[in-house]
This record gives sequence, C-alpha cells and structure tokens, in this order.
Amino acid sequence: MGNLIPSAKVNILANHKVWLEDNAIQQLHTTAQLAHIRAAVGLPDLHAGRGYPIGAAFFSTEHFYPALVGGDIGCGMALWQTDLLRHKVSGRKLAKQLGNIDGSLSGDDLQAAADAVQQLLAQHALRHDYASLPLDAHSMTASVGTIGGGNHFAELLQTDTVYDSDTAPDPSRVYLLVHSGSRGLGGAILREHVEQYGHHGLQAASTAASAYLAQHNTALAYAKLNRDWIAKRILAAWKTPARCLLDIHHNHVLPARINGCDGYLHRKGATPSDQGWVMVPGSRGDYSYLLAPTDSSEYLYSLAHGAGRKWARQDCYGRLSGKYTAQDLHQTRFGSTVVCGDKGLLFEEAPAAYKNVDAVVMTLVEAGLCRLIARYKPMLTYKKGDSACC
DNA sequence: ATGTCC
Repeated sequence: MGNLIPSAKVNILANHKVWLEDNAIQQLHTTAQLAHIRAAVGLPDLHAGRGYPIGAAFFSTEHFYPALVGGDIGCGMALWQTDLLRHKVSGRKLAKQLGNIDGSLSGDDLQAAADAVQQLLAQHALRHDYASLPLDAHSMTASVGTIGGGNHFAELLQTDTVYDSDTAPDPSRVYLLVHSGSRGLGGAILREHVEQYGHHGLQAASTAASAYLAQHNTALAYAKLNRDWIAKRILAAWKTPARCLLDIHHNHVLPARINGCDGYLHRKGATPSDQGWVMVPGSRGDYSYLLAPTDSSEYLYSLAHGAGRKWARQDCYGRLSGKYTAQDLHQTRFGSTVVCGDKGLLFEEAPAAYKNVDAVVMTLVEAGLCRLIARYKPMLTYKKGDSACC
C-alpha cells in the first residue's frame, strides 16, 4: 500500500434526538483527512457549510487552516443583564423605542468608535507592522455597532426556567443577547489569505502564519468591539444600565495543548467550554440556554453554538411561503416580536429552518459536557430594520 | 458571512 497518513480521530456528539445531515458528516470526515489534522469533533448542531462544516472543531499540529475558521472571524455571543424588569416591559414597545439600528453610529458614538478602531489598528501595527489589515479604518468604523445579516441578531430575553437558583442571574430582569462578528473585516482577511495561499493552510512556524494570526487576533478584538457597541446603542435606546455577563467567540483558531500535544484548535460555530458560562441560542422562535460547561476534553473543549440549521437557506422560501405570509413570520409561537425588514432573511431565518434546541442542549447535558443554569425565551428579535430595502 | 456578483 501507499503512504499511510496518520488518520485524525473523528468524534461526533449526537444521539437519536438530533438529526444530522449526511452531507455535514461527510464534510466533517473530509476535513478531518486534511494533512496535520489530529482530531475533529462534530457537535449536535453540526450542519453543512461551504466546503467545511459548521458546528465543528479541529485540532492540528505544526500547521493550521484559516479557511476552517471561515470569513466571520470572531463571530460570537454576548449576553447582557439589563436593569429592566420583565413585567414592566413589552417587546413590541421596546422595538418601537429602538427604531432602526442598521446604520453606522452617529455623533459622539461614531467618534468613540473611530477612536477605538484607531487604537485597535495602532496595537495591531505596533506588534505586527508586517501585516497590514485588508480593510481601511473608515470602513471598519462605519460597521461598528451594526448587526449584519445571515444568522446574526440582537434579542431581548426573559427567564423561562431556572435550573440552578443559587447561581442563575436574576429572573426578574430582562437580558440582551447579541450575535454578531467582524463584519467586513474577517471576510477581507480570509479572501486575501485564500488568494495567496488557497486552502492549503499555513506552516505554523512561518511569517505568513504570524501575519494571519495577527490579523485574526485583530478581527477577534474588532468583533468584540462591534458586539459591545451593538449592545451599547440598544441599551441607550432603552435607557437602561446593564452589565455584560459573557462575550465568547465561536469562530477562531487558537494555539492549544491537547493531550500533551501543542497545536492549533480551530472552532467553526463551536463554543469554547473553557471560558466560563456560555449561552446557546435556539432559533428566534425557541428557547436559549445558559450553560455551565463541565468537562468537554473529549470534544476539543467545545460545545454547540446554537440549534444548527436544518434547511439550507435557498430552500426556506419554497418550503414556507405556502404556509406562512411574511406578516406571520413577524411574530413567534411565544408571541415575541420579530423585526426584519428583509423578506428573504425573514424566511431564511424562520424557526422551522432550525433544529430543536432542546434536543441539541440535552445531548450536551447527557454527555456530561455541561449543566443547565437557566432557560430563556425571546420577547423581541431584531434582525434588520423594518425600512430595510428588499 | 459579505461597505455582497451583475
């Protein structure tokens, strides 16, 4: 026989309750066969992506793959506890109070964002003067505080069930969950990388690897800055103080030591289990779970990052337009309000397009990877302003 | 996913 490539260990966390698409499993195995990949994990929200699966983590040695992180470097979830009391607010009223937040920040906020971007660029240049960013400061500033498209959202939540009353956050308050990323920056970094190196990845001990990691780390910081400003502008509109409970990236590649072996841990739609509590959101018509990770060492220190798609975006309108009007989709089974001025997105992100989050989360719990802290249900989900053109 | 490909 020919050369034996040391095969990566592939571990899929699933059971009869969660449906995994064959194509996604195929993508996981194919990706696991790339050179230098030592371990691959599929979480219960695993679904097919553009060549590489989402809801997956990969560990490699001596080499890493920017393409596995994808274009939205630094995408993640931030959870804020507001001072608003749940029995005193309505999602509909707060939606009206919020108005349209699709555009750039303005006034003092825009200036503050510009200063923050300059500081980010200065730190980047100071440490990595050989790796300029493929997006200018003006564009980066313009996107700060904007949610973006796809599966990104901002959501107002109320507590539905408390599982751990000693540690769960105050159930009388309402919570703000922000899911967004590095907007145009991450995509530009990946595009430039792929133009130069294709999908072969990078030798870790190379200048190109250092340059990519410098850009990647800046994108992580920029994505967090973006989530911070999305929350700030919403909280300002609602006139409430708030504190950030967590802010965790689920798309990144980090140096890691796994089973005594130094290498790189790629997460693509996989939530770190070694950074404190995490929030796993369902669709906008389903619950979100606050979880305390326990031991995920068998699964590359990762948890599901959401419910996971069940239907491809392009199939949603065809499957749902006979059953629902756009108007129907502006509210959910919980009676929560959906702000989405983009009709295509309204259908693509319909609750029916996603798997059952209870099954996904229970699979994590039953495997011993985490315990439940509390469950939340949406009052308002903001995707795109109502005046958005479509 | 996307200062989105025409």
